[in-house]
Amino acid sequence: MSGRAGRAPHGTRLDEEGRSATGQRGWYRGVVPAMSSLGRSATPRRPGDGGPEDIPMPPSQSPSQPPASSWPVVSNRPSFPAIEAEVLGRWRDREVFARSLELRADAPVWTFYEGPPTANGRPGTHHVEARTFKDVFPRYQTMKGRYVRRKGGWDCHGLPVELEIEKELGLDSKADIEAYGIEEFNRRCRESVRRYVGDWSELTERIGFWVDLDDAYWTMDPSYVESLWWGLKELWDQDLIFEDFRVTPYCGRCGTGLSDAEVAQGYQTVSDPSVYVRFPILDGPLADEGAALVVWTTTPWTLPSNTAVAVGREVAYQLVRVDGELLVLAAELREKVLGEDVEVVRELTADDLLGLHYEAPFTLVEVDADMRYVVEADFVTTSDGTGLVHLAPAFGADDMEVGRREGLPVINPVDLEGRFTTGPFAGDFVKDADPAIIEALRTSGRLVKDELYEHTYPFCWRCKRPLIYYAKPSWYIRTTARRDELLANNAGIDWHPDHIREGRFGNWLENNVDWALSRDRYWGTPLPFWRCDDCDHVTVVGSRAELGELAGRDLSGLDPHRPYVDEVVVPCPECGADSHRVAHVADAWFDSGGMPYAQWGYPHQGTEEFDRHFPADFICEAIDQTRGWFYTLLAESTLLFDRSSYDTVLCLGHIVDEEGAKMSKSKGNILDPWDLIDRHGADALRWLMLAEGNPWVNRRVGHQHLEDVVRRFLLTLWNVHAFFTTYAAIDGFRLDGDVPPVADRPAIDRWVLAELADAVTTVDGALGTYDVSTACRRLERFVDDLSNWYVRRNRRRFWKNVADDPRDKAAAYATLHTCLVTVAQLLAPFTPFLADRLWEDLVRSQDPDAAESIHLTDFPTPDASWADEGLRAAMATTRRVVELGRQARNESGVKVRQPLARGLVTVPADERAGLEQFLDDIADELNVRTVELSSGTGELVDRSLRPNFRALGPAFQGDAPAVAGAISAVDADAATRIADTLADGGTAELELDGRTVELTAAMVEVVETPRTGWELAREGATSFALDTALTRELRVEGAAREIVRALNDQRKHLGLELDDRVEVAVHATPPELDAELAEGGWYAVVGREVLATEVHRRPERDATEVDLGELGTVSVAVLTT
RNA sequence: GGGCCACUAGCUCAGCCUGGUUAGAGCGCACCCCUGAUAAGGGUGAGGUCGAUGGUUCAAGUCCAUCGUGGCCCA
Repeated sequence: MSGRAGRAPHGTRLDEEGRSATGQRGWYRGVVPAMSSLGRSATPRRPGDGGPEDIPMPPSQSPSQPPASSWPVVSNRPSFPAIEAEVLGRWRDREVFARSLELRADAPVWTFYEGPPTANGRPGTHHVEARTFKDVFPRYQTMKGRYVRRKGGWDCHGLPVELEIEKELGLDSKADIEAYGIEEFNRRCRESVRRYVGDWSELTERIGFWVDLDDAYWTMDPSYVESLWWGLKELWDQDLIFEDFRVTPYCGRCGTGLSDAEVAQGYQTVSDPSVYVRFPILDGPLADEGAALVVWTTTPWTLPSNTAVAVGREVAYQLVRVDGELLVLAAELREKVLGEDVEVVRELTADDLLGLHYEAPFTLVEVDADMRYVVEADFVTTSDGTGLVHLAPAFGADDMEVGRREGLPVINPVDLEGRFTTGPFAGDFVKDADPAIIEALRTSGRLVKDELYEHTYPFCWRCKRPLIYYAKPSWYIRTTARRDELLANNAGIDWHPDHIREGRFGNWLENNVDWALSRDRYWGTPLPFWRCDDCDHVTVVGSRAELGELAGRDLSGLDPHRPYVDEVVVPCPECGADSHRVAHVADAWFDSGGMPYAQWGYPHQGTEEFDRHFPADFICEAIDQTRGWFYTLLAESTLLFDRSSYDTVLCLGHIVDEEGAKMSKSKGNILDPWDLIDRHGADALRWLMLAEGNPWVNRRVGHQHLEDVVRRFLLTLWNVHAFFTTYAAIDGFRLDGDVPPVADRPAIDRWVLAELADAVTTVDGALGTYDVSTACRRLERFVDDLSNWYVRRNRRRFWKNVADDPRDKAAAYATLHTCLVTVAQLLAPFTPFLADRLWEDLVRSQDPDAAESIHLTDFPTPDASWADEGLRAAMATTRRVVELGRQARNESGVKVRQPLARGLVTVPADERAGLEQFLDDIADELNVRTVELSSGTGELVDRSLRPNFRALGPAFQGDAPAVAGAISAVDADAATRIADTLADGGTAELELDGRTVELTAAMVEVVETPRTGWELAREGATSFALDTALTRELRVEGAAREIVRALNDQRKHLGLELDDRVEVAVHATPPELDAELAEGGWYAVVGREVLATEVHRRPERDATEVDLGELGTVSVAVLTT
């Protein structure tokens, strides 16, 4: 006896008194309702002869059952967070993750790379998004039989870490840091990285992201740093590293460059001087005419450093005369700059100007190089200025880029404090020198005009002083030298979404610039470049061992960070003088881009692991990584290994709040992932991330969305599970019992298994191509089919008496069990907690030897013999007909409880055969005694024709609309004639404007419409006609149902247990009604339905009156004696 | 200023690659059913000029072009 089953044991175990042996309740067992209040029989069983006045009900008499099985109690009000906690406990106890790996130890490797999160703050909801997607595919591949090692990682270096420590220590500048001491500063950085790791680990576990954090790589580990050194040395040996100026936002007072994020904090709207300056032309005809370029700038202080003027290829220029003077500028800007009193001498193109030299506005610094001529640049526009752009490579990133391309010199008369070092302005902060410079231009006759210009300009967020863009020496990786390889390797990457390959990422690669590698900072991978104090020779070191060899001492225990590495001095191999390390550290992106090799310490160690796990089959991050990790991974592996380090990449969109707004602290709309998970569960959050919208489109997350997911999907599935488990426990269903083979099961069982097979195929295929949306939608549909059609249609099979048809009952249980278990397996990668709980309840409760977790099983494969497209189509038609039937019932206003006599169905001819087998289901579902299927030849239907454009278009081209019109217009007789002709396989002829056109069967759809005058609902060629005529007999049967319902209501109100036996009193008036109920045997039916030992046909005090309309009234009472 | 993405019912999203003539789902709303999955479940209905314009085509939500709005990335 099942001690665990909370629900009633099977009714067949009721004893003589109708009470179960355990004293548990289950009143509805043991009766097969001739007419359950829900189940409408297609061919109504006529109850036996009407009994005498009082009808004694025989006790149930069924054979006893085999011992109950151990199906667990399943609450129908589950707490998903609680279930997840319990599953997490099992995973821990049974070491499921580790065993899922062991299980596949010898299997083919499938590699996932974890893009290391910066553990520099608490994880947010968007991290749950990324980690969910990172989890789904490894779980899936593991179930598909691959070995998926999942090495975690932490990104440790970088400016954000430094800034946090600066804030903590109240440091304000690089000078402060150096005064504080790099050693202690870096020690604190190292410590801070570990500060949030606990939070991350906890959330990672809670959301079920299986990644090995114990085995994680840390980018600050010496072995990791050493690998990067190796990489840098490789690049150096390939001549891919060079030093050059780099223009960055710079604060002269603080003496430091600023990151983009810092710069973004400090923009202000200000009015700056804007000047238009003459640059007299020195070459060619324009020089002979004495023309000058008109050049515009809002930073007059950069004019002394001018080395070129840029023009735009697309811009139209003009030579104009103003007050007798010849000037050149963009046609579009002429009036804006010079006013209307201007004579246009002639049009010029960029080609007329390119290469022309001009006279510099200032010559503070003389350089012996070809410069100060006109060049082309694609950033020149005509939205401001003159279309002639002043270039000073020392003070602008664009300028520097053009300068590098043209081989222009860098003229920099400004020191690190932002002051002029030479000339009349020496000692002035450059911005403060603007007025003097403008005055000088005016004096020299170069100034065309000056004005104030309002724009946004960046200021230092610390000291509020204006930033300048400033060129400093910097180290670069010459990625442009390998641009073609980068593009070729990118072409081979499987991008999701696809457009990123050519679009955002491809364009970015096309415009590739050399990678600015170095940072003038402290907490990062020190560049392993030692420069000779005397001869400037650079020695690049690939490991600590190598460094030790050069330095002549054992450095194997050296912390390869600043300041320790800075202290190592090596002799210059060229001249023997001392070499010191350059002060820079590497861009932290170089760290993460190097993880494919550095995570193993390659090549100093871990070469085997590297070979085994390179490249990655799959990586996944948010879209903002295109120019971050996706790029650095590709760049490093292309340069070092000549191929991409990942084959497939999934780019995720961002997470936004319920209103679609970006989450930000200032808006106060940040959603704490813990809050979401604690309330709705991790599975719900995961499913929302995976199933809602496209992964790469911004997704909205909020409590409301999560509630929807739980109710619509998780709870629906859970209810089916609870339904199955409850009845399986009651019936003691055993998986190893006598179950008919699938082929012998009822059509509806074979239908749901055909749907299941299709779902397996679809989900498997979708996951194989990284398409979670399709997979999720298919699963949602299947769960809905299962719950709202299979279970709905088959409830009676589960609660009817086992003895009646044990094999049918076993078929139903086995079918539903298969569906639930398979769905659980399909869901395992998506909602790993719920899936495992289902496995525990449905499989392990029956078979203690089964796998200890669903995650240790193989992904389902569809049973080919289950596929049955015909059956699926037939059921689809059936359900469409049922919908029409409901529509007809709704419109007729006849309650579903009132049985009706007939319905008539028409469907397209090719759907008839399939539908036939389900006519009883339709009748039952709609509570109609018989449903007939029109044969297509009966007199009850009208025919008409509908054009099928798909076939008409190609055949008739331009005439197709006319032919279609003619087809629609044929009358019923002609339609019948044509339909018959086409049905015989021939072609039919149709008159059209005096011509005759030939129609094939594919061109027309024959539509039948019942000609009955019944309540009709139709959709396309499918229709359902409902005979709403009520006979006296039907009304009496309806009355019986009303009585049952009224009595059951009373049972419920009285708080009776489900298996309490009662006596009831029913008094129907007028007497004719009473007689008819008796003659029809309906009192016996009522008695069985409400589990009455006796039905007294007499009035009773406190009875409930039920109005039966024109039939009369009936009063009913439950007698609890 | 450039690149990319999105725009379909009141809201959230499918459908678009591969064009076919009443455009789907969930939520919400209205009405209703069920009361043996029950502090659940289910049905029916209303609701859409598919962002705008132009083009290609016998046929456009779907293909092409231009524009608009919003978002992301970059300047």
